[in-house]
Amino acid sequence: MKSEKTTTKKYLTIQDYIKKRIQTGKFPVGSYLPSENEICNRFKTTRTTVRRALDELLKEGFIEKEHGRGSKVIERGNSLGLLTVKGFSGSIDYEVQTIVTTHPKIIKWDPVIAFPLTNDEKKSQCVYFQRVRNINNLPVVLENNWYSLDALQFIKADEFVEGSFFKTLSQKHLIEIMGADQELRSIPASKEVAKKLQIKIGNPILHISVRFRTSKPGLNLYGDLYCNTTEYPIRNSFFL
Amino acid sequence: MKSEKTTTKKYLTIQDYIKKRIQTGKFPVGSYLPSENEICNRFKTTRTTVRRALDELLKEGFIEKEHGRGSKVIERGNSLGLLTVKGFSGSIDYEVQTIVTTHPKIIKWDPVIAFPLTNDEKKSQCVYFQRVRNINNLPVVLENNWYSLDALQFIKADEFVEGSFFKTLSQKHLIEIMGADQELRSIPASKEVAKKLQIKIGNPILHISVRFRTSKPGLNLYGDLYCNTTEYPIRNSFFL
DNA sequence: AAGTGGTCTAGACCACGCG
DNA sequence: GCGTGGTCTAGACCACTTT
Repeated sequence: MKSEKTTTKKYLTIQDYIKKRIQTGKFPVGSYLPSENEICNRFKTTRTTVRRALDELLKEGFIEKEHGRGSKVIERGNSLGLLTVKGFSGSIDYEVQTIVTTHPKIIKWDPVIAFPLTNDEKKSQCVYFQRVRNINNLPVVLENNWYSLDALQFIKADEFVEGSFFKTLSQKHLIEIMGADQELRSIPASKEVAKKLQIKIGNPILHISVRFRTSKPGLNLYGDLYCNTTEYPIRNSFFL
Repeated sequence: MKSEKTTTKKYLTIQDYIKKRIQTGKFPVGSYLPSENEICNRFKTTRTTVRRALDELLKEGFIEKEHGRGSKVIERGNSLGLLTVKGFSGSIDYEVQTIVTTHPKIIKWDPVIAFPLTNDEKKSQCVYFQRVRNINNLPVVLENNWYSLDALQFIKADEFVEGSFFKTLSQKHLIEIMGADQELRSIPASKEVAKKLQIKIGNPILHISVRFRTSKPGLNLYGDLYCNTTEYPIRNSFFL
């Protein structure tokens, strides 16, 4: 026999299937997945394989397991460095208000980006938007964002799911953050930053340059953050 | 029958056994572990269980797997946030020289520590030491360190394995870092910090407060870092 | 008692690296 | 060709939660 053979791994098929159902809300947050045995039947396989798929989803933060009860779909908010996949609000304990100060628009790539662009990115147009994060009505973070228009369609700010760019990517475009590279510097506030954060020029500011790697080939998200940490330090935990 | 029963999980037994052999150098860095089948025989178990144990060691960064060849013991240098388990040098690309400016000594707990101490820690004496990290003979990081004497014996600076405190913990005391909590602030350099980092008072400095959680119950390592990021920014990558 | 996830057994076949 | 790790099957028994 010929057969379409082994190239597709069964646990990946199951994993991707469930992940997609979660991302599209067919397995809503808070609900329980079908039991491992049910999944076995549906995919005509064994628990070892199903559990392998679920283990991946567990690691990626899509579900949590409750012994004797089931596997529950959870809000995906892994803390993964300084920022979380949920975006900035996840890394701070307070209520955060987000103001889009420059709506998404197409510009030339900004040379301020701290990471080398790929050739495809250089050739593409660039989508840029700027936001300010307020805590207790005080501006705390000024944030610039860039991505390649060729790799991801233009998304307007009012299309953001719950105001979050990352949630939009995950739920509307099935794109996940795979990781990031960051550079941190302590710098004096420039005139523009000082104005937008309502502080004095020269005050110490935490400057973070980020490149998020995504599950979509060719798509990186670039960020440039200016954080006033005098009142609200950046917190971060990690495990293992 | 009674039997000492299930409380000890087999994969944990295997995992701990191998981990200890690695930490004590009986499975040296660069060498290959016995094959999965050999381990099966030694522990009278099946590959599923052995693979589970190895998967853990893989995740924890003790080994890497080479398909068709074996499982290789590697230098444990996971990037885990801003600092690595190898210590500060791992997070910077340059040659780092470490100078112990205050040798380990017993003091009162310093109220500057940004995290609440446990009751056991408060009751215990505190071991403190200070180091400066130089890059190209320029001081870049000033680092204060504290830990509870009750939780870990006094260790002199000249007993540090390859000058590294973390390597000492892992190799001599079989203690691993399980995770950390950090707080980051951008602050103006104080007089003391400015002097030790050879910069002007008031220059922006990245201040990092860290609490490392360890595999030894009750033992936390507290750190207080002042980084001059003008020349050398802090870099950091993460995955998944 | 029934159903769920957690651990484990005893195999099988495949893909990779090397001699 | 042989040994290695990678995937998978078809069960078993246990611990936990719920009815």
